Amino acid sequence: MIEQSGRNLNNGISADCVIFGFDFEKIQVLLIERESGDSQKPEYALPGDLIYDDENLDQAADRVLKELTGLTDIFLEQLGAFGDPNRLNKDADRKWLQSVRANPDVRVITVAYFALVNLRSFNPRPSHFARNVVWKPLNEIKELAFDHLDILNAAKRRLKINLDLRPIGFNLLPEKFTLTQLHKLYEAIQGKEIDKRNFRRKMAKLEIVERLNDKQKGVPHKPSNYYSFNLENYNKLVEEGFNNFGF
Amino acid sequence: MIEQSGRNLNNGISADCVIFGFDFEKIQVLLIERESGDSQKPEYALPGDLIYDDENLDQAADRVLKELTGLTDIFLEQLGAFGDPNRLNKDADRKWLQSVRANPDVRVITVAYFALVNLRSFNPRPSHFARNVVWKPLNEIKELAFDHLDILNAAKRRLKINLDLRPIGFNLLPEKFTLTQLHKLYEAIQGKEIDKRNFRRKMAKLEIVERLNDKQKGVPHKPSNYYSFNLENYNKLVEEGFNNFGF
DNA sequence: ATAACAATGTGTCAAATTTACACTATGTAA
DNA sequence: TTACATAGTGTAAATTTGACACATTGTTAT
Repeated sequence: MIEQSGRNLNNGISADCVIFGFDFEKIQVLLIERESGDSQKPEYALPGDLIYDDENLDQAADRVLKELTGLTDIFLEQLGAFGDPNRLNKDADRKWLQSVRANPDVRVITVAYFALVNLRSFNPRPSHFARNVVWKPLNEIKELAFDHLDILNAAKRRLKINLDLRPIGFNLLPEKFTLTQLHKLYEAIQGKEIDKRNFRRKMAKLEIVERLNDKQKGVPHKPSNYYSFNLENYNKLVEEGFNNFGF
Repeated sequence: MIEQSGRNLNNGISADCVIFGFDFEKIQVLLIERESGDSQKPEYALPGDLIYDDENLDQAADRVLKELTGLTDIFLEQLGAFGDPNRLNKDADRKWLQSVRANPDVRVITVAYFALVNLRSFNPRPSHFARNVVWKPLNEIKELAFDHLDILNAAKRRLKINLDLRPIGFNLLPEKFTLTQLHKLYEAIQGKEIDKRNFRRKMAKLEIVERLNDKQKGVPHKPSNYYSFNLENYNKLVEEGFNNFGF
């Protein structure tokens, strides 16, 4: 155990965060570029770090995310625990651990969290051991530190499932949004096309979006109406029965 | 760290198992009755124990379940990590920990697993620090050690969701089963009645059960036909689109 | 052998939902 | 005023759901 700001770091448990961001085009993932001893090609990892012994897991995830990327007030959902004994065994990973951890060889279990946010409403800033923070398109991520690729894949699967269970999409839309934006979001997560009229019909029936008296301005085409999210009806829906958001 | 059979126990991480059993009537949960210093009323807990540093989390869960209850070959699915700093703070829990653990005061994170099994095909036998192993009706469980009630509730929620995503029920049915058994299983998990004809119609359409040339014998009424589970079609369904098992 | 019993197994119709599909509307910019 | 670009809208057929009641088949008791 090392002392730091009067708290005990737990050397055996870390929290990692998968933050999906959506820009109305494609889904991106928030990664940190870590300080590698020899600055070859950058090494990317999910934002994550050891937890303190006096914080619970949810708190730890919030804190770690904030410390590394500056992001706060993101609703993180737990994805699960990952912890193969050899998950830290890549060469570059070991070297890096030796540079930042007091006990680099201890076995570490990580508890992964994930969230889906509106890419535009967050401005990540690197700090702590993150040299840089970047949004990377989900489809272009082929390699990550540790077992982070496994974690990312688990998060992808969970994201898709969640979309069916509740209209998670709203986490990530601005206060007011257009139906086209919402539509594109669903398509991006499901990875398939959804008929525009059918999509709108369904959203109308669910009654979780409300038409505002407000339109887009300055677009070189018919302006889109803005909508907002009806939290009350949303909660009612989630209570009653999930299983109703499929296309 | 304490040495035991040449392996390092990880004092900060445990695995707990929620085993749901179904007897075609109601859902029960496998609990261990633990050795409490003074034998007052029995204290129940989920089967769980510390993990070793050289095993992965899934292996640990399998091993712990086996050591405490004798059950093997159960497909355990990870539920998530639980770890409030004060999850071990009940009086009785602390006393008990002091009697069985080398480092009773270390903060422990637990990784919870769950499964749904056919109650009849397993014969749990207590060993290790489990004085006894019992099946307890889910609805009658009001108190458990540590934060195990939280874990149990999370497992209940997950069970319901899983039923919609894939016909998990098959884990827990015998090789050959009757449609009435399957029907009762769905009702038990969903906690509501499902129309018999509608249920059968849906199962028929999904084509994941196959009618066998085999009937019940010796029952004092019309014998039920046996069915078996079509793994191939099942896998196809899970691949394509979930979201199709609702009633 | 016959009747009582107990659970199995089956069909239909109305309502709701899903799917497929193409054109008009509205603002900006040239 | 016209061209452009995206928003926004309806309908008909097919599928799925939900509600509902009675004949069937074996065993057991008389």
